[in-house]
Amino acid sequence: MSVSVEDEDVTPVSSATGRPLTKRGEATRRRLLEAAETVFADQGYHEASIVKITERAGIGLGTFYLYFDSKQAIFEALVIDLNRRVRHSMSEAMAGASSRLEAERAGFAGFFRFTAAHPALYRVVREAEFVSPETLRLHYTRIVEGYEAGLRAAQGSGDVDPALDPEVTAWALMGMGELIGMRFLLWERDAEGRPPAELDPAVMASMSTLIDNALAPRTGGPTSTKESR
Amino acid sequence: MSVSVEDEDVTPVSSATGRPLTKRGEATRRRLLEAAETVFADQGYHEASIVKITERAGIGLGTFYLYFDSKQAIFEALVIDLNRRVRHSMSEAMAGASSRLEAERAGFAGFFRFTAAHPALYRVVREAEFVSPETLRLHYTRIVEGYEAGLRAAQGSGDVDPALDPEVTAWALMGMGELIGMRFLLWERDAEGRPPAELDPAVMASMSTLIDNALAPRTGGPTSTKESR
DNA sequence: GTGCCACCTGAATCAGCTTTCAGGTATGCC
DNA sequence: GGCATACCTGAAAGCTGATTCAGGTGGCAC
Repeated sequence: MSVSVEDEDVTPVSSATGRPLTKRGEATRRRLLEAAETVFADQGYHEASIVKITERAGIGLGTFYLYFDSKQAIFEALVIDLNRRVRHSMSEAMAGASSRLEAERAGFAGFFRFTAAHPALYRVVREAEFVSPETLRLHYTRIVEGYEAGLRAAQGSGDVDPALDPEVTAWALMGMGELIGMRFLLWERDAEGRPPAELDPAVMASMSTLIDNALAPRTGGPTSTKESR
Repeated sequence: MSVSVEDEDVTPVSSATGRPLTKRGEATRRRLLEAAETVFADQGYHEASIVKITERAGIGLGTFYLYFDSKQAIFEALVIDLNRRVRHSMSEAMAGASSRLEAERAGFAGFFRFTAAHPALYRVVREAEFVSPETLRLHYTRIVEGYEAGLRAAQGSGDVDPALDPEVTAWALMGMGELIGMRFLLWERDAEGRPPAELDPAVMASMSTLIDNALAPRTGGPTSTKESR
């Protein structure tokens, strides 16, 4: 698939002051981000506090402000990082697909794999809707762009119903993925509170059927562009 | 459709102390809930404050605690109220449908109508994921139950592909609705920041095609009764 | 008009937070 | 070893906001 991910955001790595960082500084910044990941995921944005983050990172409280302007700033940096990782997981999964439709399914699988592996992290992304709507928009938009391009190409090669609007379809598919992930991964904890490593095969199968149905051109009749209503 | 909504939650109306209320007390409680609706919708949970709510309600600060135990408690009461209203909007819209498939589409339309009419309110529901996960679960589960029952019935009458698992499908459909609503209603503001009164017909049409495709039994192949799960 | 009960009030308490700042400490080049 | 630079530190300032409480107030029954 044509969606590249790696070649952007080769983080210029600068501190809050805009100054570049030495090796030591870089490491500190990374430790802060990792700690923030855990703390935000576990406690949510408002329960999380700078103190908790710096404590977890094993770093002095004041140091935080050398790297990020505010709690909100580090949260946004985190969401952007997660976005890159989800898309990486998706495009990796799609790489081996032989047909467009199979790529669609594989993309979903990649998305679910990431959600299953980082259940709490996905919570962070969703919370962005309230903490930093702009960042959430960016997150969704970036994912949809990839989807949309894939769908358009698949329509070109006759694998996907040409009556579907690629943009609307992309958003619809992403919505399906989100709620299915929430219900059948995040809510489906075992006795120890661990979510399943991946989506129940039966659920995945039903999803595949649904997607196949939804996307495939209607084989029977004339490729009815004149949809009912 | 068989989904009743009105006959539950005939609010026992009790104050925080569990004592029933006189007419005056009842009115005060209602004013608090209405004020909370506006304030939570406009400012989000954490920006909202009890003072803002009571001020807007034109009521003394201390009075709040006669009716609700905490900020969280009134938030939850609000979500439950909104849930009833969404479902009402949906079941109302489905009432006139002649076929199962049309009912599905109508349900969506009802959902979108509610979201369009109360954009900010829907934000409250989504924020429940972080403020009161239990309540959000209740919200989603109640909606899905209705959907699921409808789908099952539609499968019985041959209107919906029997290969689809009704529960999975219901969640998938709800996810589609959520993200489409977010993208094409909540994000689509005009110059004054007002969202459109309803979904763009072209978007709605594409959604209908997608849903029709997804749900309708594949006319060509053998009606695979071999259910997974 | 008196008494009573349900209801109301907002200043004060208390807890927790982010952010600043004045002054350390490590690192490596000379 | 000396010194500059880059990085680190945590106590304390300053703010915000939920919740409590001691004491009103309104209105209905008699």
